[in-house]
Amino acid sequence: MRKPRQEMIAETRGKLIAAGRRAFGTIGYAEASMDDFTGEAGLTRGALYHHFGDKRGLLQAVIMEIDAEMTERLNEVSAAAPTRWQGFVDECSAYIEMALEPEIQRIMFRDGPAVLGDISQWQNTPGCIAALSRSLDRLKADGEIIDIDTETAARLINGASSHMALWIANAENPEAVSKRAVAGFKAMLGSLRRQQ
Amino acid sequence: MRKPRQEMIAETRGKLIAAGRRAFGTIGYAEASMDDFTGEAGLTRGALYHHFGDKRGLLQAVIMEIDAEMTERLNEVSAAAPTRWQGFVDECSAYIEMALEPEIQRIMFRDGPAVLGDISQWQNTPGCIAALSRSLDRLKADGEIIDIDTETAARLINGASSHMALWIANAENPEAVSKRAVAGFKAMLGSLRRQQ
DNA sequence: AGATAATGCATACGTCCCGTATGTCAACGA
DNA sequence: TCGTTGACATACGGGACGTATGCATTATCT
Repeated sequence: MRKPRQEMIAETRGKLIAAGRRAFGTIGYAEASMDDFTGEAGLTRGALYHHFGDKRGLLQAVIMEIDAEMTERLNEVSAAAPTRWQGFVDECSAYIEMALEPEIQRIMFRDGPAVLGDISQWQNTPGCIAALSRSLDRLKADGEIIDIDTETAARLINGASSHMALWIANAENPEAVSKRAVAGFKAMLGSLRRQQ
Repeated sequence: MRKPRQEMIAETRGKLIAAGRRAFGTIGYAEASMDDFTGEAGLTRGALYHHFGDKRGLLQAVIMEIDAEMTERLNEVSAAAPTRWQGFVDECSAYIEMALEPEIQRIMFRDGPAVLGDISQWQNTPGCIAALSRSLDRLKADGEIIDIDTETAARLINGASSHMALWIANAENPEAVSKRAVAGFKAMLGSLRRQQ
């Protein structure tokens, strides 16, 4: 064995986070038995308590991991767009689409807030809201959008899009509802743009 | 005793709903022990299981009661306003304010969706969204707002306002955040209005 | 009206799951 | 090499939920 200590520890942490993430994202936080998913990872609850304190601690770690991934994806989307405004719209669309993914929906928008409280307060601001905020800041500097508090706008968009996603995901006819939701959402975004 | 059966049964149901509502609204759904709050109501879990099937069934009943109250309050607010537009804005403000109440926030916006899934699908549409929808329909008929799908708009507003409320409620400085939130929210509402 | 069925609700029991306290073994420092 | 630290497992106790069962009162039937 070459790199013994730190590597093994990181591997254990990683296994626990991965196992918890899978369980929380599928059957949900409340239904996920710690004995079960730690066992599937070849470990026991002892390891979990050692590394994360308790079940909520693991959920928090899972959420931070997912939040980082979402932030990364949002940055890529906005960077790939030809204009800043287009990048912003794409970013918002991507946000809705991500909220449609069962794992993200369940962990980030349902169980997370229910167990840990308001997402916004976990860190000094979660990455995915900060990403929206930055995009808005740039647009504002460019004079492309109306004079509005960007963090507030980012949170409005965050709230609106996550609800749109929930609506779509639980609808009997997701296709049709998605059309309505995205159209309405884009209309709302358009209203942010300075009438030129 | 004059009215024995039905009345006693309704009383029992009412006691259970009231006790559950108090427990869920304060310590939260997960932390509320059925033995505890049924005991406080002078009953046992037996009564709860008989009337509501399980803990989730009681939560659903509690939510329906609160939803009905919220709908009633929203209708009163919009009816009291001098103009329809003003009534709509008032209604939205009232919605945010209600979302700031700890009981509503906890049960309707946190535990409810987490335990029962998307609120929107519980009934054919919850009353408080339907109320917003109706107001928007009237405004649209009056030509006061832009051409937008009213249910979508109602849900956008619902999502945005509940997130605003969460943000405010969990902020270090609720007063200051409230100012920013309400200002941004009204800007969003204003953008719905037809530029005349 | 008396017997029987049904219902509202309580009690008893088993099970699962979480948190803590304790134990053990490997790795690191001296 | 030996003591110590830390990573992780095991053992234990408590609490909460769901179900099965029991009882008493009310409704129903003849």
